[in-house]
Amino acid sequence: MTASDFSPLPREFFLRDARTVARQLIGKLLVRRAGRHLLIGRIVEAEAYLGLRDPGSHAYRGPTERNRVLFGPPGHAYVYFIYGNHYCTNISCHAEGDPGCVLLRALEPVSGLAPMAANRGVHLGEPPTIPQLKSLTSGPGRLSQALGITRAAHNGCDLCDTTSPLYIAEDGQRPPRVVSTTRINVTAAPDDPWRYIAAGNAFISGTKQPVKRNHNA
DNA sequence: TTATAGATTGCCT
DNA sequence: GGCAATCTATAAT
Repeated sequence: MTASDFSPLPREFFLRDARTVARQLIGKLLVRRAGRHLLIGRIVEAEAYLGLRDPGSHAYRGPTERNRVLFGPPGHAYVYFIYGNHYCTNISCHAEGDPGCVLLRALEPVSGLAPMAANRGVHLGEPPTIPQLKSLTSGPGRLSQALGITRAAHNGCDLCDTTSPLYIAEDGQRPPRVVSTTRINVTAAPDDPWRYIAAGNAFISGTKQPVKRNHNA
């Protein structure tokens, strides 16, 4: 598999309501070009943040130095540092000036497993076990580390540029059934069912607290 | 200027 | 299950 096997999704894909984008992203591929390595994961969990009308969004109180990418055009990476330890990877949605986004929360590893394991400091057996693979990319901080995504290198990165080191692509695979639940650890708006997961997928991030499922939202 | 909470994870008991 | 790590934003002094 090479970088030329995939091309980035067009900007119009991200120029929609963040909830629609989040749902449509389930089953798509997150592609990271890093030197001679090509790291690819299938998106199995994502959350939508609606910006100025969403108390759970970083953009709710208006633009800051941290969130300014969200106020720019769609299809750009918003990478932030959280809890003093981890990066989280988001994609800007909505038109310029309307700061919606989608947080990528879990991937199913597809390609480049060895460099992902090296980035995570994880030892993979031969063959790797499911728990080992899950520890690579199941969780927003983990997937960002596995793919080598940092704020310094990737915040503001245009995911629709054909030369981008980071982009979203699709292969021929049929999209999975998608289920929605409430978002994880979003205490400011705990009831909005804007977390989307591939039903039954083994790589969904662990949830300590019970979440409210909502198949209709 | 100082305090506290946060879109998390890993290690401890 | 508890909690430390320790950057960023915002609320409280």
